[in-house]
Amino acid sequence: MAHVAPATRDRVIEAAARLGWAPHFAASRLASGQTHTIGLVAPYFDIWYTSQILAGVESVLSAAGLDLVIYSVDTPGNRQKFLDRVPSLQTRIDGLVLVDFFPDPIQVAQIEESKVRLVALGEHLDRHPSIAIDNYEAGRKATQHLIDLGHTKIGIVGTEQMSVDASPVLAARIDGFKAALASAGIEHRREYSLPGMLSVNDGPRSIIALRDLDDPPTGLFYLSDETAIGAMGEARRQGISIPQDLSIVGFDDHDIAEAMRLTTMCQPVRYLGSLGAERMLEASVVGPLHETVPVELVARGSATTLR
Amino acid sequence: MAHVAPATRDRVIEAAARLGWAPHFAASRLASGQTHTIGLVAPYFDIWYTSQILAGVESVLSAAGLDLVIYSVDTPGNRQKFLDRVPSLQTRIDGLVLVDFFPDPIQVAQIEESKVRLVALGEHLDRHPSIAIDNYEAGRKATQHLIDLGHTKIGIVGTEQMSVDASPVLAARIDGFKAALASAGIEHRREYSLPGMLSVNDGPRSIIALRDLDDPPTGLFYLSDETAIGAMGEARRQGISIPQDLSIVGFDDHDIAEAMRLTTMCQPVRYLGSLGAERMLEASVVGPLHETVPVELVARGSATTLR
DNA sequence: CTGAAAGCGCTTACAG
DNA sequence: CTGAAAGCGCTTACAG
Repeated sequence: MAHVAPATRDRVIEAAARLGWAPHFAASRLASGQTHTIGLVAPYFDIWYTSQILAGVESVLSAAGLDLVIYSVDTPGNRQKFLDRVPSLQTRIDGLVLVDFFPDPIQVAQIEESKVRLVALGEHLDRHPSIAIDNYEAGRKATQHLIDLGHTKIGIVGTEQMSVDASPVLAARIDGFKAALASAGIEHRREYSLPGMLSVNDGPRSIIALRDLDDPPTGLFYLSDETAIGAMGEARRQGISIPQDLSIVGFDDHDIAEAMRLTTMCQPVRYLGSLGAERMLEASVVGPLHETVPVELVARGSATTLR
Repeated sequence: MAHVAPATRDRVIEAAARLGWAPHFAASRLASGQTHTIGLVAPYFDIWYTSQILAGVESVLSAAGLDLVIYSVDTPGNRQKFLDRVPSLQTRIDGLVLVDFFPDPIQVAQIEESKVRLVALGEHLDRHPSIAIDNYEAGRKATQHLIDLGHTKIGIVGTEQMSVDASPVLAARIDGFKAALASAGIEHRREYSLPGMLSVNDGPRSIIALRDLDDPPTGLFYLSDETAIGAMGEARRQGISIPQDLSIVGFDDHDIAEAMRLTTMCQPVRYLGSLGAERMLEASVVGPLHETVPVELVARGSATTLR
């Protein structure tokens, strides 16, 4: 404590060292009411996006001496179950980082009844610090890139995921996609929403589905790089050349996108994580409550002008 | 508790529900001495290997109602610092999962003084449950695959990582590599240890380094798929065809390996994680203390017969 | 089977 | 500036 005489302090420190004393966490937490740990909820931990967020959050929190406990919550059903646990979580964590976790206003109120600090990553949230990209604009720009290259028959892959996690993030990207088409006077055809979720293993299905179309698209917008990369593998197997036969644009700028020459919408994922952790550490919000981090189209080789 | 009358139990449960009561974690932990949380230490959380381990561990622990707290410890220096914290950790976690964390016997003794349960993943550890692949054998087989294809000029990439994390895992793979060469009567040339660590971004360096060799290798064994994938991108940029000009074999069977047609040594990473978590849950070890999970060479298109 | 007491190891006023 | 007391909210014997 602040007002202890130096001599006394030294004696205490020396004795503690000699006895190998270490503070008992549970005891200090019970007495102080502080847990010194932050929770992080995310749908999956085995995908690239989450691993980058996690690394960003972890580096900032550990530097600040805080612990990180992780919760995996993958379906809307699990989401409600998790929220029901929040009252008991308030005695275990000081704050909660929401990663692609989309509570409705009632659910937010439920969390607010507990005293855990809240920071949302990936989507904006009322009354709490949140950091996200502009998914609408990102989806629009990615699609516009294909339009600028002369494509008019443009498909989209990854929309199936919507039915699983009801993600407003994906909804915004899809809206951006549609807006780009509309403003170019292109009609969005239903059959150009190709099957596929957001994993590598799901990529091939989008390419296989092309065979069933009489008038297949010449350009595809993938809502995730991992799906696009899986698709590139399948395209090669089928003898479909990218970008000669098919232009594709991904989303994320995955570590591997460059090696694959994948044109993609880059979002600064790790930075999202570290910034989120910093907002968590701030006692009160100084800047704007909602921050939008920039995205940028990285043109590599997978999308080219329509011949 | 077991011997409470049903009527009383119901009244208590009803009252708790009515009052919105939830147990206070710190209090119950202080009183019981149990933390109901497991720690996981790993060098990096932003690589594929760790993300798969984490997902495997998390799924088993959360099903068992345990919390997971993660610690990132990347250098040998940090490793000692982390170990020095272990005495204080014993009041915060019941067990510790070591991922690619290689304590020497003295350090193990240090952990054993605390009462945390220990499970090691990736390398075997005396006196504690541990699960690993046979890295020597895996390295040998991967190299033998290239030898069987007729290659005699065989290089290796990823050995630089050794100087950073002094990994016995990599050391064993490298020993297996050398053993395969030796038993085929092939001398290992120093200049065939090409620069590169274990990340995607480090892959290109191995390909660039080939230019400086008068008599370059025709086959390369990459100690990680991520490095191999980065290298494949660089090879394409340089007009080096894989496998026509250069055969490569990776290690891991990364999600993306199939899309890249990468021949690789598959290790069941996620299973390693879930099995490790199960061992952590067991009150005492029933089976053998050390388990070795199988690996398998997956031949895709990136390595072919020498012409 | 029930209820009340003691104790887990800290932190936080508080008296001196 | 120091020391002792009370209290955090549980769990664990223990008496009845």
